Amino acid sequence: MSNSESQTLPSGVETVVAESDYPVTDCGLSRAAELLGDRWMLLILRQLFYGAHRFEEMRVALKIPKSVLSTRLSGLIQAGLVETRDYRDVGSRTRKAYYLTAAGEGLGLSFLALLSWGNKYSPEAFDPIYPVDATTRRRLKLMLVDAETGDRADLKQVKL
Amino acid sequence: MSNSESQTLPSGVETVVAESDYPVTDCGLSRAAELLGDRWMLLILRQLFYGAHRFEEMRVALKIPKSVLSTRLSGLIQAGLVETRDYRDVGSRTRKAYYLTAAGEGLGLSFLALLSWGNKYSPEAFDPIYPVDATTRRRLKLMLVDAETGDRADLKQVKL
DNA sequence: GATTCTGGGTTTGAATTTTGAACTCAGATC
DNA sequence: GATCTGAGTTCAAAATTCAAACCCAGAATC
Repeated sequence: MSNSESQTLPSGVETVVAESDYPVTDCGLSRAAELLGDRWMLLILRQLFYGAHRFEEMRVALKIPKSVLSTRLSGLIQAGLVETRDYRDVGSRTRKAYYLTAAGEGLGLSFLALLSWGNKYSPEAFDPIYPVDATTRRRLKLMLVDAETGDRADLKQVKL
Repeated sequence: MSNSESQTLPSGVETVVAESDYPVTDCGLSRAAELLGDRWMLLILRQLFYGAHRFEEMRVALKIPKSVLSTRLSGLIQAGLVETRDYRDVGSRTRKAYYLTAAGEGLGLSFLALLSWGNKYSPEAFDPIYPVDATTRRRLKLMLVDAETGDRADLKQVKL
């Protein structure tokens, strides 16, 4: 036993530890973990979703050290979630602003899911904020459905 | 200026920095950021979702230092996402296993969202894994809908 | 009943990251 | 030419993470 790895199975083992009971390499989540697994990334992306696009604006809102904001933004650009666009205020030179790319926008659903989770389960909550449709003003929510028929599905029934 | 805090407003300020252009306190996401904003949390939760419940099992799968796994699990318990249950293997004493609470399970949707994002946008992807219904085997996906009518809604139309 | 084995930790010092403050840079304005 | 500002970079001090060593309790083995 010892190393629990590559022993060509002694064939007399009890309590086999079921090495492959769950998928080890699960794509999406690992990637997300890599990217978002950082104290600031989610917060920075939130700012971008909310329409804060300038360095200083984000720095002040988040009280994040400049050096960290700078490296994180570079990381997001590197990762393809963010791109820069030039802007120019009257009486100022051109500067860079940060915008979400399609891949960045793609995280929107995940953000809504997290937000709704927070609404529901944070113990002594901040007042919940519900997403609504910008034109109809009707409350929106996330639902798990059959990819083709659109029939509602149950989270407990999910298999990967 | 100086401290940017509690100055009882000198009342002659220009360039008000639009404190409230976007919601500053946005409940769910901040809470999620606090919890998941860590290199390991997402990964640990993933293990729990996948049915790894024992300390050693997770430690090996994630190659995480024991000390870190230990503190993170305590954190998750503290936060109410995880609870322990005793188990007992034949020939071993009783030990603790870790299980998701309802609040922990509640993150399931967010995880699916992140997974599906990773599937879609990770550049040279790992092979995507799609969630299916355990009994029907049909592909599932996440959809944004009107909370009451269930009509499909558009992510770009979301307002908070 | 002493010894060993194992899962689930805690402790510890070294390596790494994060932080905040100071410094830089470049164009606009005065 | 001096000054201001947004957007960075640099650097030492503080906080975190890491890996390896150590601890602990009950089962099994001798």
